[in-house]
Order: sequence, then structure tokens, then C-alpha cells
Amino acid sequence: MTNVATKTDKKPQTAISPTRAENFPEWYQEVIKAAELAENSPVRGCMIIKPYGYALWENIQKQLDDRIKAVGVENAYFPLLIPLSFISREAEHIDGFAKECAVVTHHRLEKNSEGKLVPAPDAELEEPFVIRPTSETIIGDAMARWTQSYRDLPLLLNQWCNVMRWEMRTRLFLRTSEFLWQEGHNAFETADEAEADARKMLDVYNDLYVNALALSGFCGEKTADERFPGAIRTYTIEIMMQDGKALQACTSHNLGQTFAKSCDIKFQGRDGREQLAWTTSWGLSTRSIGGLIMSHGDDDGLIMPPRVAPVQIIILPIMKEKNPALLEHADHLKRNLQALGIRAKVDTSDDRAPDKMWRAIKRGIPIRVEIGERELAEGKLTFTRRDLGRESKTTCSENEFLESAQNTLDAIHEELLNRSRTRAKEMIKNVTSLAELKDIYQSNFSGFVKAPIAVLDDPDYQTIKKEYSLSARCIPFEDEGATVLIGKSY
RNA sequence: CGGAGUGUAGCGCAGCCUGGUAGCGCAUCUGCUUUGGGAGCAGAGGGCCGGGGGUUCGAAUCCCUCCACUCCGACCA
Repeated sequence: MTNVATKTDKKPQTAISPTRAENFPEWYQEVIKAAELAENSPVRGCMIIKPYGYALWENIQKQLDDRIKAVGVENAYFPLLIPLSFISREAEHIDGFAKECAVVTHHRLEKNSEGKLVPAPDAELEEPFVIRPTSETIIGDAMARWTQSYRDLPLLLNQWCNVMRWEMRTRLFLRTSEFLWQEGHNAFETADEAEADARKMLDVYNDLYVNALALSGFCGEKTADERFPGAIRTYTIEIMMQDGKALQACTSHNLGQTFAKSCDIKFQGRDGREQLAWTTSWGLSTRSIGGLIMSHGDDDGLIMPPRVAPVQIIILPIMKEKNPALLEHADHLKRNLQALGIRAKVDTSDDRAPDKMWRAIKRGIPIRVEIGERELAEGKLTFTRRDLGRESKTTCSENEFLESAQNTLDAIHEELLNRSRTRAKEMIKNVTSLAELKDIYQSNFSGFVKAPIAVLDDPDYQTIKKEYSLSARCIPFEDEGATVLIGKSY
């Protein structure tokens, strides 16, 4: 293989403006726009996920769904609307979600005296429904009916659905009023089983993040004030974004008997006595896409991790005018790649070559293949890795490419994962006291601080936390409870 | 919900201070020339200037009032 990349003195232009360094939040929005992942909708706080973005979500779903099923969980579906009385059953739960619930109060519209469509006054529901912000209560209600004996346990359920939380401030993928997710709900006979399950599901998520999304995060436990309303323990993966902020990438909760109590999930045990079940819940949402963008993207836009990329290899025929032989050749290469299990596509548009290239770059397609008319004659092609950029431009024979394509995709995955790992390491500072922590954030540090767990009890902690808009991200497993990771977050 | 800002062509913006009836760039369409890192020339189409009310002979521009969105906080996946 020969490297044909040309070196130029002038600074290469970036596809995304502003750059990450200039304005990270705006860069983020621009990347989404440029990659055509999603856009804001006419509905406040709700996004339209465009075909390319939805294809990405479907791949994440597929990868996670397989893993969930592999540990014995079954998919089911529960209603979007939850009776208000269900939500009110759990006091802590209400405190957590009441402020952000959308409520359905009527079942019919009619025209008023001004000819405007309004909810019909005589069509008011006896009991309002809440659009699910999460489904613990309605699934718990079903579990109560499905669980009579210890032989009915464990009960392992998952649903893929949308939920709604009326957020004050929204951002595409990271925080939207409506979002897509999976929520798993498991019930067990013993406390130990539930605890082990909450940990196990976090491992499942971590496997997804590391091996499918090429993201390395910190697995750990949430502190008491960051816990899910109603949980006795919440586990999380916190991922370092390029601007040093944390993204809570998923959560897994040990709910103890909280919901068993309020939903009445009882069973007759091995000893013949009636007892309450122990439950867990665990979720991962479209927010993972936000994490992927903010971790892997660069100033030219998105970089798709190969294993969830909707298109893994894009083939660009480079031609002066429509060249049927070249198009046929490109299509043939595509079919050969597909036969290897690779998601390949030919850009058949009649756009100019540079436009095709930039579109592929902005969409983050892992490998871009260019075939020109000279190369067609020689049986060669040129490919470029998205993660390494134009310097990686390589010309080789088509056979060489076919043989190495899967390896190259794996290499891109490893490269992205390494970057994520390295960033997590480099952007953490260890401190021994709260005073030291304060000094660091005072000097405009962006990243996490790892502090002794005792700082949480320091009387000044709450003040400093507020002053620098910090929060305890998690108590990382790696230090077995001795430390806490603190940082800014999304 | 507090603070700041922005709503003008599909997108990005100027015009507003100092009222006179709509402009630029990109995109789109047509034609010709180009084509291995974002093409050039010529022409064309496209606007209830966020909504409502007021002042005025006349409002994108001034005043009042809603509404929406973005950013920074608080709340949160």
C-alpha cells in the first residue's frame, strides 16, 4: 500500500463552525445539523429524529437488545398513560417527578364560541392520566398481579418506549421533553439477588458502551442526593466529554422494597409466608447519542463508532460525467463488502466529488472509499479513515481492501475507544482536600476531580458545589468507596 | 422560573438608532464551462419583516402587548 496523502502548508478548513475550542455547545448543535441526525420540532422541547439519526438509534437498540436478552430479560409493552393515582402511590417518587409531568385531562375536543378547538368541558376525565415519565408504577402494578409464588420470580421485563419529562431547558439528544429509551424492571425473591442484578445490568451497559459505542466511562454508585427517587442505591456510568463535563450515560437502580411496598408486589415464599419482592430498574436513552457526538466528534463533525454506524463504508465514484462502468464497479464492491457483513453504500448522487466527500465526513462515516476512472482500470481504490483524516489516505488494490476492511473498522473502534480512555485519564485531577478542589476549579479547570469520600461531609462542600456548579458524579467502583468523582455535568 | 439575547426568502445575516414600501451571502432552478479536498460566469424563482394592538399621510424601523426559540443559571436521563 502506498500513502498518497499530500501535505499542504495552509491550515485545512474545518467543516464545522464554530470549532470545539471556540464554542462547544454551539459546535454540538452544528454537528447534529451537519450530520442530519435530528432537528428541533414545532413541539416545545421535542426533537425530530431524522432517518440517519434514527438508523443510529436502531443500531444502538439492536446491540443493547441482544445483550439484554442474553441475560434472560424479556421484552414487553406497557401503556403510555399512567393513572394519576399510580404515580401518587410512592411519596419519594412523586417528589422526584411531579414537577415535570404532562397530564392528560380530557378525551374530546370541540369548538368553542370563537370557533377555536378546545378540550370539551364535559369530556373531562374522572381520573387524569400522566404521560409516563418512567414506568415503575404501572409495571409494578402488573407485577403485583403476576407474582403469587416465589416460583414466579425472578420476573425480568424490559420495554422500549418513549417517555416524557417536562424539562425547563432542552438540548437535542441530551435533554428533550420526550425521549426514547429502554427501561428494564426486574423483581426478585431476595435483597441479594436484586443488588446483584442492579450491578449486572450496569455491566451490560458498560459492555455496550465499550464494545459498541467505543466509549469508556466511570462505573460507580451515586451519592445519596443524586439517587433516583425511591431507590436505595443507584449505579451509573459517567462519561467524560471533550469539554470536561460529565454525561450520565445510563443508570441502574436497586429499588429495594420501595416499589414492592407501594405497588403491592407480594408473593408466598419458600417458608409459606407472604413477603414483598425486591425490584430493580435500569435505563439507557437516546442521550447516549449525545454522548457519542460529544466524545467522538471533531471540528469536521461527527465520527461514528463503526459498530453502530448506519453506514460503515461509503463508496464515492469520482467521475467527470456519468460513467456506468464505474457505477457498476462501485456497486459490485458494495455487494462484496455487504457479503462480508459490512454496512456499505455507494454515493450515487451527481454531486461534485468534493461535496460527496464533505458530506461523508460530516456524517462521520468511518471509511470513505474513492474510486476514480484511472483506478477503475488498474483495479485499485483509495480509502480514508474518518478518525485519522486525510493523512490516512491510502491507495491499494481492491482485493487488499476487501481483505482488510473489517480489520480497519475494528482498528477505528480501538482508536476511538483509546481516545475516550486517554481523555478520561488526562482530564481528572486527584485532590486530597476540599480546599484543593476549590483552587482547581477557581483556575477554570475543566474536567473531573477525584477527592476522598469524606469531602462530601465537609460543611463547605454544598457551598463550593453551588459556586462552581459541580455535582458528585459517582463513587467509582475502582476505588471501592474511598473516593468520589466530582465535576460539571450535562 | 431568574438573567441575557434573537425572531426579516430553505439556511445564515444586514437594514431599525435617524419611519418613505425589501436587501446581501449560501442554497435552489436554467444555460455554458469545469470536476481526485467545499468550482466559475450569466440569468431566474422565492418574503403576511414572529402574532396582535397602537402612533403616523406612511411602520421591518417608534410605542404597548403577547408568543416562540437560543445561550447562561436553578430542576433533571
